[in-house]
Amino acid sequence: MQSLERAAAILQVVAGSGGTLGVTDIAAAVGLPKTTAHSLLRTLLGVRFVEQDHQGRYALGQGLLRLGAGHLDVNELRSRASNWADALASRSGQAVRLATLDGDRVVVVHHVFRPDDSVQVLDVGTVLPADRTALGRVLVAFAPHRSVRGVVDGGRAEVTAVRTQGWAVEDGHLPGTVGLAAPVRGSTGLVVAALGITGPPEAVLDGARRPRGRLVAMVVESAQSVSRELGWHG
Amino acid sequence: MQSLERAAAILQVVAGSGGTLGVTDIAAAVGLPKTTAHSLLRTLLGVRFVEQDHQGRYALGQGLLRLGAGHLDVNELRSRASNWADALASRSGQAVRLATLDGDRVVVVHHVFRPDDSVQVLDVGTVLPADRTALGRVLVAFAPHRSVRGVVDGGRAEVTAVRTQGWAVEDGHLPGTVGLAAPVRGSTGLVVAALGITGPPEAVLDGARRPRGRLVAMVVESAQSVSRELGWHG
DNA sequence: GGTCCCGTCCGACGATGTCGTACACACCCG
DNA sequence: CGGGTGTGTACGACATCGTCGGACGGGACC
Repeated sequence: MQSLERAAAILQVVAGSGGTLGVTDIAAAVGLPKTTAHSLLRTLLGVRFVEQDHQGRYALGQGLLRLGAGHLDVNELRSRASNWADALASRSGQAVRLATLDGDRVVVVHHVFRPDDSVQVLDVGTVLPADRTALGRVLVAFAPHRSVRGVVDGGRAEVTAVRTQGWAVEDGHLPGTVGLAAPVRGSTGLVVAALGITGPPEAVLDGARRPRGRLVAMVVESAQSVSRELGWHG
Repeated sequence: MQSLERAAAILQVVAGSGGTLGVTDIAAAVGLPKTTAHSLLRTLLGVRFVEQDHQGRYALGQGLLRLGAGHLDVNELRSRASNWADALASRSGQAVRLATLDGDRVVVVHHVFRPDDSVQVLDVGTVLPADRTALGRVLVAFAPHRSVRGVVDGGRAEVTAVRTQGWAVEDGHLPGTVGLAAPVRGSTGLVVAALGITGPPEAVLDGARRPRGRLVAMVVESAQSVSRELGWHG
């Protein structure tokens, strides 16, 4: 549809200007007659995708910016999580990762190395299997739409268990590694990330091969602290 | 304009869902026939204001979210351009660079060395003069607002020439080097980058000191291929 | 296998989007 | 102060494009 494509082009021009633009400049930029651009802008004004200053110049409108507001800025997430992630690494002695759900992919957005001299590789940007990592299990269990939950092999029972206990354990995604993760919530209470640790089984599990309660509490509390940084009141 | 208002309503519904929605649900929510909603969604998909999962359900797209974010993701740009840039370097035998406009600065974001044994220096991050490089001339000629175009010494005539012929030539910014560049367009048709080659005059120019048609075609076609990767239908 | 519901495609048709012309206004210059 | 220039906006003719019913393929369910 030509008019939608033209409107999108206009929005991109206005966004790219970083400030305000007049009708004449917008028309020139998108290659349209001034009156055509003005018609499009009038409707964009009506739906508040653009706003107009007192001189008649246009900028992006709150109606458009508000559409994207529900999509948390990953940099802000990392920024608010990093101190708690560092502290969790120190207290637990294990590597700490923060991951988000991108579509149905689990993506590491922050990684703090285990605080020792071992050789480690930075994981940021890595995509993790959703069903075999603690981070993935948390994100999928709390995902808002069922199509994502469907990818977990363990099915409904596991989702319920993770949601009920409020954390997930990872059983051997990498040989010699066990993981724990808990949900990080945004201001609305929706889960926007997962925070977790990974380490050798003898560090993370007790004699009965259950996760150490002390570590579970640390992970859950750290995730809740990050959540409070993001505006969650729970 | 009815179609823009309808599209805005659809975007508000999709944003409000916080996840994904099907065509039927979106149509019901905005009170339109399914096929009407689908037509609108197809165009919104084309300009990446929505994205579609493998089950055909729609969510807000990066194209919309990025409007608020204020910039094209340079890493995505490089990622999509790099294969074509490599191919262009191989075919043309010259160094290839990709640059974007950052305010009124022309910044190299990707560089493929000339495929020979000569010593070369990686240019990524380098700021180029807008008026004396082919990359700069392209970006400025297609810039959305005239304040950027004002920086070009050659003025209105040069801008018109570059826009008309669809590529620019560089005349001696560096001694012994000539460059060609063409615009790279995003999904809405706006120019988001420039792709170009540089090489010695005898390689780039013919006997009459005009750019070799073969190389111009290669550069223009490669830039168009990158544009199509970015969602441009031109 | 049958049913239901989904997303998508096709094409007829008329409603709406396109855009040239004109105007009011603001600013600048001699 | 008057003339020139360029802006944003309004109006309306017209043909292009947006609308949407019908149909279809595919997947899920019984």
